[in-house]
Amino acid sequence: MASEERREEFLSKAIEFFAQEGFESSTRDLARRLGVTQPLLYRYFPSKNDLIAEVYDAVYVKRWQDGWSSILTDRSRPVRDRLMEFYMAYTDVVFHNHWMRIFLFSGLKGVDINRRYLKLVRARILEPILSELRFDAGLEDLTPSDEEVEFAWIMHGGIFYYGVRTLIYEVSILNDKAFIIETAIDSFLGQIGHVRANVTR
Amino acid sequence: MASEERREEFLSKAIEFFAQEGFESSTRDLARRLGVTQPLLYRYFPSKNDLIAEVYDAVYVKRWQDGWSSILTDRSRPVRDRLMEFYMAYTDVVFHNHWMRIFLFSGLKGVDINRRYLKLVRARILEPILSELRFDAGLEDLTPSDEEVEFAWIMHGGIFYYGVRTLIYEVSILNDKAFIIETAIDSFLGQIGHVRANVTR
DNA sequence: ATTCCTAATGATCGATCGATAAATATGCGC
DNA sequence: GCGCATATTTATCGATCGATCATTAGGAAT
Repeated sequence: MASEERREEFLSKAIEFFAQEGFESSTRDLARRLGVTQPLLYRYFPSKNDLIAEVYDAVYVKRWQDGWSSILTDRSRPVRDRLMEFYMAYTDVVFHNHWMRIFLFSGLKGVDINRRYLKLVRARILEPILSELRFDAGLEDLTPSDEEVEFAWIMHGGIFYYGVRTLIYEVSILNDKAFIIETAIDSFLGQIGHVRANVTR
Repeated sequence: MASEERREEFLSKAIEFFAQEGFESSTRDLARRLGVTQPLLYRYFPSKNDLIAEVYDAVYVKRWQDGWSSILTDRSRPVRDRLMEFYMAYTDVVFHNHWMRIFLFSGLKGVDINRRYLKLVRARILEPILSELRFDAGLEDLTPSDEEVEFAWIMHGGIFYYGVRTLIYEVSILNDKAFIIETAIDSFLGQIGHVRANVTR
C-alpha cells in the first residue's frame, strides 16, 4: 500500500510540474523535480499520456464539489446569497494557479476535456441558477432559454477571467475577490429580467 | 523585393501553423506545410524564437486599430452606441481562431507579452470608457477608480470569454455576437453607477 | 559565355525526447 | 544470514528537435 502512496505523491507533484511547465515538458525534468530517475516514472504510470490523463482526472473531476449544487438550490435563502456563497466556494477551488494553468494548457492540446468541463458548468451551475431565478420570478416553465444561458456565461466568464488576470497574468489591480463576485452577480441580476423579457419564446 | 514577399508569406503561414499546433511544434512541420525544406526558414528568420516574436508582433501590434480609440471618445454620440460599435469592431479582429489561440498559447509560455497586451487594453479601452461614463455623469474627476476598472474588466472578460467558448471550445449555443455584446454592455451600464457610488474615494 | 548573387536543398551535427531492458539496491519473512 | 519480491538506478535505444554546413539551381547583369 506504500506503493499507492508513492503514486499519489508522484501524481501530486506532476500536477504542479505540468501546470508550471506545460504538458510538452519532459519526463526527465519531472523526475528531476521528484528526485528520482526518469525510468522510475514508468513503473507507476504506463506512459506519459496516461500520467497526463490522471492529472486531468485529479484536477477536474476529483476537485468538483457535490455540495455546490445544494448551495444553489436551497430555496430557504435569497438567490443572491446563494450565488455569493457558491461563487466564493467555487473560486476557492478554481482560482489556483495549478488549476487555471492545467485548464488553459489542456484546452490547447485537445479541446475535448475542457468541452466536457464546460458542459458540466452549464448543466450543474448555470442552468440551475437560471431555473432558480425563473422560480423566483413566478414563471411556470423553469427551463432557461438559450439567451439566458449565454447571459449567465457572460457573468461566469467575467468572474473566471478575473481569476485568469489575477493568477496567470498577475495584472489585476484589486485584490478583492468578494467585490468582483458581488459586482458581477449584481450586474447579472440587474439585467436578467430584461434578457428574459426581450427574448420571449 | 520579392524576398520580402516570400518572408511575408512564410510569416503568414507561420501564424496559422503555430495557432493550430502551438509554439512547441517543430520547424520541420512548419516547413513541410510551406512546401519547402526546414533550413530555408533560417534564411528568412535567424532563429525559431525570432520567428515566434514576429508572429506575436503581427498578431498583437499590427492588428490593433488606431481608430478604436476615436470611436470610444466621440462625444457626439451616446456612450452605449459607441460601446456597441467599438466592441463589434474589436471582436471582428479578436474573435478569430488564430488570434485567440496565439493569445492563449503565448500566455502559457511566458506571460510578458500578454501582460503588455492587457495593459494596452486597460489604458486604451477600459479607462477611456470609464472616463467617458464619468463625463456623462457630470463628474469633474474623470480618472476611474480601481473598482471601476475591475468592473469594466468583468464586462470585457465576459465578452472575451464568449469568443473563447465559441472559437476554441465551440460550445456556445447562440451564434449571435451582437446579442452577447449588447447584453454585456447593458448589464455593465446598469451597474456602473452603483460601483461608483458604493466605493467613494 | 562568364560572372555573381540569391534561393533552395540534402546531409548532418549535438542535444533531447519517450520508452525499454538489464543490473543493482532495499527491505522483509523465515 | 539467506531468499525473494519490490523499488530504483544505470545504460541504452530509435526518433526527433533546432541549427549549421557545403553544395547546387536559377536568373540578371556585364
